Amino acid sequence: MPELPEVETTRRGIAPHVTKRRVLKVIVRQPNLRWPVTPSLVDELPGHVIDKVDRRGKYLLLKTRIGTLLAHLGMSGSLRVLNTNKSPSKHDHLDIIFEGDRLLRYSDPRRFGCILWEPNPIESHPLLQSLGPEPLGDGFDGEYLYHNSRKRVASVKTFIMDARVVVGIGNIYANEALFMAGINPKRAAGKVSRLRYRALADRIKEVLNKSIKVGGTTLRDFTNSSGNPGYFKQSLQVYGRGGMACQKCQRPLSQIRLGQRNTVYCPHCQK
DNA sequence: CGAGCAACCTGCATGC
DNA sequence: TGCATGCAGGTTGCTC
Repeated sequence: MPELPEVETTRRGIAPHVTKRRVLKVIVRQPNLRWPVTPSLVDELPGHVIDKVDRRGKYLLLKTRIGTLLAHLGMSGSLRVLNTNKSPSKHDHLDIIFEGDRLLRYSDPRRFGCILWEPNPIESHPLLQSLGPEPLGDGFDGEYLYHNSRKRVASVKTFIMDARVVVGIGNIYANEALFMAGINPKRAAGKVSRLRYRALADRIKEVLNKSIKVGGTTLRDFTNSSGNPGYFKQSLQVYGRGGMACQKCQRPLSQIRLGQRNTVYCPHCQK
C-alpha cells in the first residue's frame, strides 16, 4: 500500500496524537508479521512517553527515552488513532494504548509489515543501515543518480525503486516520475544521461511532494490515521492506465512486466 | 559486486 | 454458486 507519501501522511496524522503521550499498555494479538513482533516490546514500552515520531524511508520511528519502536506498513498496513472503546477486527494485530482514552492500532491484512522494538540507538539498526538518501532531502539530486548509476545494466525503473539507491519510491511513483521525465523505464540505468537524471530527480521530488500535499494515493484501502483516503489517485498519469490513451500524445500506453512489477509507460513520449 | 527472482500472506477481480 | 487463477502499494535473501 504505502510508498513514501502514504507513510509520511501516516506520520503527520499520528504525531499530534501520540507525541508527549505516555504508553499504558501494548496488546499483541498476532505477532507473526514479516518478522515476529519483538517480544520485549510489551514489557518495555509501557510507562514511557513517545518523544517524537520520525520517518526514515518507509519506516516510522516512534522514539522514547529508552528505545525506538520501528514500524513498516508493508503492502497493506496502516496505523490509526482510535478511542479505546473501538473493538478490534480481523487484521488489527497490535494496539498501543495510551493514558487517557486513545490508542494507536496497527492493522495489516497481508502481514508484510513489521513492528520491532529497538532499545539501542536506532541509527545502527540493521534495517536502516544500507538505506540510500531521502528523495526529498539534500543528499538527493540528478548528480547523485547519475554518479551512482554508471555501469549499471538493470533498468532505470528498478534502479530508482532500490532502497539502497534512494528510499521511498515504490511502483506507483516510479512509473509516474519516469513518465513525467520522459524516460523509458526499460532503459539501462547506466545509459541515462546526466541531464535526464536531473529531470528525473526533479520530477521525483515533484510527484512525492504533490502526493503528500493531498494525503497520498488511495488505490483500494489506504487511509490516513483518521480513516480518510488520499486524493492523489486522480492525478496519476500512467499507473493503472495500461492500454488507455497517453495524456500527452493520445497514443495507447504500454503495460509490461519489469522486475516482477507492473510497468506502464508511453513508448512515444518516453525514450 | 550486481541482476533476477522466489518467498512471505490475504483479499479481491476475473473466468470457467 | 463455486473453484482456480492471477494480481496487488514492499523487501529480504537466495542463486547465478
